[in-house]
Amino acid sequence: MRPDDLPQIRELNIFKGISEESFDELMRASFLQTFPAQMELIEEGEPADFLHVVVEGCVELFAQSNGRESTMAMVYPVSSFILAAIMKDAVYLMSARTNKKSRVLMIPAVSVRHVFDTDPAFSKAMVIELSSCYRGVVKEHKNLKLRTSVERLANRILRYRQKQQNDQITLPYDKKILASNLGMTPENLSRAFNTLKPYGVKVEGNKITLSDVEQLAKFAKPSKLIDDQSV
Amino acid sequence: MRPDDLPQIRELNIFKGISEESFDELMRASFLQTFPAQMELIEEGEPADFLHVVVEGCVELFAQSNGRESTMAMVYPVSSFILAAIMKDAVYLMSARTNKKSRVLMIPAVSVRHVFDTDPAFSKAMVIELSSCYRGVVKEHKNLKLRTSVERLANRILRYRQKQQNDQITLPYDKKILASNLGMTPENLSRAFNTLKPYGVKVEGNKITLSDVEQLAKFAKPSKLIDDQSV
DNA sequence: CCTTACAATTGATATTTATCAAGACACTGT
DNA sequence: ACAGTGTCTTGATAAATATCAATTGTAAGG
Repeated sequence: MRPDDLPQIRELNIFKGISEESFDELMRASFLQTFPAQMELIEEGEPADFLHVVVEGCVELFAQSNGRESTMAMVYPVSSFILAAIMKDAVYLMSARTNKKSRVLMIPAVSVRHVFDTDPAFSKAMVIELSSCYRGVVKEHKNLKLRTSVERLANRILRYRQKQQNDQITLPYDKKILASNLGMTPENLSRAFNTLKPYGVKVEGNKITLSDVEQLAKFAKPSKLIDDQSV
Repeated sequence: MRPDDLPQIRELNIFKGISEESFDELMRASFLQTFPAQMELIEEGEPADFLHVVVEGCVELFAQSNGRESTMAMVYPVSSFILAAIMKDAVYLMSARTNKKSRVLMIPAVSVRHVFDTDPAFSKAMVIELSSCYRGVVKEHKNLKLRTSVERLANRILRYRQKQQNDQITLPYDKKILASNLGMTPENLSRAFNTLKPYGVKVEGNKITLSDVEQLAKFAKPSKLIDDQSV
């Protein structure tokens, strides 16, 4: 850990309000490391040794079984991942790889658990973080069980529009990953985009242009309890 | 709350190790209530007022969107549900109804949050419970994204076999709910059972008889990281 | 006891989604 | 610049899953 990284780290939400001693203990054995794209950080089934926090870049969480692979989530700064495995001292349920060059803070599991037990501010922050993650997965699960693939895509486009505050949208990662994340094949994602053409969705590479948001929303029928990240 | 219920409640895992004051505070405004089957306890979108704990019976968590409905999980004693909403002071993401006559402990959200802030043993218990729930949903999500419907059914049957320690299995609830929980229609569940007939799966009403567990397991390819509830 | 309602199954069909194959395109590293 | 690699798209086809309709069986309520 380079000393000049510390002030930036200290500002992270998960460390807000915790004592200097706690922060020191957490940082003592931690690493803040920069990884190139496509670097596997975690493999599912391994014991959870470190709590990972994406500080910069983007990390893909994925799972494998029976020769199949699926993107479970994309993690952006500043969020931790696989906190539950740390708290339960269990194995990772998902694998993680960088999607682009990323800076990742790695805090030893034992430190996390110890400070959790001794610093109420930290345990509070951890529980909020964990709750957010939990609700995120529940929403994803509802998304998958209650919608068709085209509906999922339409709602995802609306989410990007919301986030980027623009009717001209840039897809944040490859369509292949987007497809997997949305629970479909790349071929089907292509066709889903075509299906949305009548609703004013124009695709050019990784740029999406929306010309009739109202119609698109009417089709997508977004729900706060699935799509709203702040709820 | 009837006084003679208290000792039983006190033994629950989520109260293990917490102080008498904390326990008293939690119980003071709590209810332990018996509900008939098919009673709606929670509606998604409502503010999270109470932490619910299933003490006896069985509760179905389900979600609705766009005219569709899907069973998200079945909750058995002794587990809480929708803890994350309580901790975040947010709205429920799922609805809940009793599946059979059930006893449910209802603890006011404000008490939960207050005791969480003041009693480390309780915050520890809450975080373990929350982590378990989180990992449960992740496994469900993997199940849905990485397997076909017949594979999901096969693995579910193996799980019941494990739990009931018997090759003669009793389905714990209606096939309609099972189908929805597994992410398929009732019609398809019927057909999926037929597909499994060559693997020694015989169905008679809500009784399943397995005559070739080895072949079934070979087909199902169960994975610890999806099917093992203790991992 | 009858009636009603609904779960469950089955068949026929439609829709959705995946797979396979091929070609266009873009990016990377030498 | 160019070969090589992998993404993306499109078409043809196959597989998985849903829908619709009809029937049986079963359990609850009057």
